[in-house]
Amino acid sequence: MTAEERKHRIEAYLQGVEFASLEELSQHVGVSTSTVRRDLTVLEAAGSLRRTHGGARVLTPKTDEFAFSARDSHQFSEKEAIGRACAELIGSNQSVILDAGTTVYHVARHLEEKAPQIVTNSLPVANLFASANKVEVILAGGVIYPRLGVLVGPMTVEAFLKMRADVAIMSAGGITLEGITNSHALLIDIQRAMLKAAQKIVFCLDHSKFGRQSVSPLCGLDMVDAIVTDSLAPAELVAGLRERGVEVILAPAPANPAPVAAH
Amino acid sequence: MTAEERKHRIEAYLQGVEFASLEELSQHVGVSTSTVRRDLTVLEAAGSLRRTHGGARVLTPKTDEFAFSARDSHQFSEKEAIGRACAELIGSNQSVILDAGTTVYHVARHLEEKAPQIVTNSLPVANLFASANKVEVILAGGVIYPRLGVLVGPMTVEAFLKMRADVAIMSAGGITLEGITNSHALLIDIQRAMLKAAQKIVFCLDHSKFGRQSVSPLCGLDMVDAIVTDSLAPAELVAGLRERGVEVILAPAPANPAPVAAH
DNA sequence: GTAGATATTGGAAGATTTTGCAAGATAAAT
DNA sequence: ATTTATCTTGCAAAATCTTCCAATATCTAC
Repeated sequence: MTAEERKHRIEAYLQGVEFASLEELSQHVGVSTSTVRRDLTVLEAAGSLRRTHGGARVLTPKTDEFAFSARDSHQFSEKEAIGRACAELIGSNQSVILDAGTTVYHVARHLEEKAPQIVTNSLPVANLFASANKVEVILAGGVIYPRLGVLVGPMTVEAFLKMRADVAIMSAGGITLEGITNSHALLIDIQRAMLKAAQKIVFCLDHSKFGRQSVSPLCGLDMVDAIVTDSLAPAELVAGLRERGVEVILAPAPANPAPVAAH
Repeated sequence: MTAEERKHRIEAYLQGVEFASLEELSQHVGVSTSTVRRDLTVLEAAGSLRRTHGGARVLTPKTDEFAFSARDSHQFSEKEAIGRACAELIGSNQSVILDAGTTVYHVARHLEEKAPQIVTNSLPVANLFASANKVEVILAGGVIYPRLGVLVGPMTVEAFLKMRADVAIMSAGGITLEGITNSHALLIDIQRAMLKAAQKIVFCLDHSKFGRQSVSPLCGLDMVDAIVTDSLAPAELVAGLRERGVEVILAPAPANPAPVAAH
C-alpha cells in the first residue's frame, strides 16, 4: 500500500466513524502510530480533517443529510420553507410515507394539521408525533442505526414491502439529470421499498443536493413525480428536470435570514 | 475514545434525556466525574448545554415528554434502585427484551455497561440508546400509542413472535399470588409474545403493584423466574411468592432521596 | 543493474496535555 | 444552624504530542 493510498483510507475511514483514535487508525491501515500522526498532520493541512488529542475527527460532520441532530440548524430556514411547501402537496386523509433525513423531518413538522396517516422509519419523526394524538403514526421496526436515529435492516425493508401508501416523501444525497443517488448503502434497500409502496413520489432536496452524486444510485427520474427544493437551486438543472416531466416546486425564500445557532 | 468524541457523546446523550447527573454522564462515557466536570465547563462555554448543581441539562428543552415524564415520575428513587438491581441480573452478551413502562425504562438506563442486544417496543428506551453505539437496539414496528410512547398493534406482536432472547424484563399493573395482571388490554398480546420469546422472565414491580389486580390477566407465577421490587414490598406476599418458587429480589432502599427534576 | 541520494518509517526522550484524586470552599437541604 | 452534597482548586500520575535519530525503502543517475 502506498502512502497516498493510506492517507485516502484514513480519510474514508474517518468519514464513516466521525471520530477515531490514533490506535484505531494505526490498526486500520497497518502502520505505526508515528506514521499515522504524520499523515494526520498532512491531511489537516490539506483541510480534510481535524486533529484532536488522541485522534482525529471529520471536519464537517453535519453535511450528512441523514445525520440527525435536533439542534442542527444547517440551512434551517431553507429546509423549513421546503417543509412547508411540501406539506401543501398532501391532501387530507392521505397516507404518507416519510423517509429519514433532516429535510423530510421539516416536512413532518408541518404535517400535523393535515391529520394523515404516517409511516416512517425515522425516530426523530416518530418522537415528533408521539405526543400528538391527531395523527396515527406507524413506525417500521428494525435495528437502530445509532448516529442517524434511523431504523435499518431486513425487518425495516420487509415492513415497507408490505405497506401501501398514497405518497412517499423522500430524502437523498444528490440529484443530477441521470437520477437520484444516496450515500448510505444501508438505506438504499429501504428507500427502494418505500418507492414501491407509494403511488406518488416526492423528493425533498435542498439546493446543495443539486448536481451532486453520491455512491449508490437510488432511482431514475422517471419514478419521481415531484421535487421540492428552495429558490437557490441551479436554474438550468431545474429546467432540465422539468423537461423530463418532473414537477419542480421552488419553495419561496424565507423572509428572515437563517437563524444562527443558540449560544 | 478521544476527548473530542467524549464531549460529543455527552452532548448527544443529554439531547436524549434533557437532564443528566454527573454520575450518570460519567458512567455513560466511562471516565471520572472530574473529567466530566471539565467537559461540561468547556461545553457550557461553547454554548451547547447548561450546567446545574449535580449535572447538566440541554439549553433548549424540546419537550420530549417521555424522557421528561420518566424523570419526574413519582417514586423515582425506588424505580432507579429497582433498575440498578435488575440490571445486575443480566450477564454480558445476553440478548434482552425490554417491555414498555417506566420501571423498565429505569432498568434500561443501567444496561449500557452490559453491552447486550436489546429488543423493545418502547420509544423512550429507543431514544435512550439512539446516541450510544455500544448497544445494538432492535425496535419492534407498530403503531405509536401516543400517551405512552409505546408501539402497539399486530405488527408489534408479530415482531416479537419471531424473536428469541435470553431474558425478558417486564412491567405489569399488579401482582398477587394468583398471578400477574395488566391494565392496558392493548399491551397484553404483545407482552404474551415477549414471554414466549424469552428464556428467562424477570418482572420489575415497585411495591405499589403488590396485592393489586388489574383487569386483564397476563400470566401465572409459574412462568416467572424472578421479580425485582423495592424494600417496601409487603413481606407476607414476598414470602408467598418465594414459597411458589419465584426468586424475589429486594432492591436496597436508596441512601439518598430522589433527585428532583431540573426546573 | 548498481551506487549514492532522498524520502519514508518506526521508535525513543523530553515537553505538553489530560486525567483522576483529595482537600478546602461553596451551595443546597433539613 | 447544621449537615450533606456538590463544586473548585491544586497536584501527581498517566497519556499523548513533538522532535530527533537510526533503519529501511524508494528514487535517480550512471
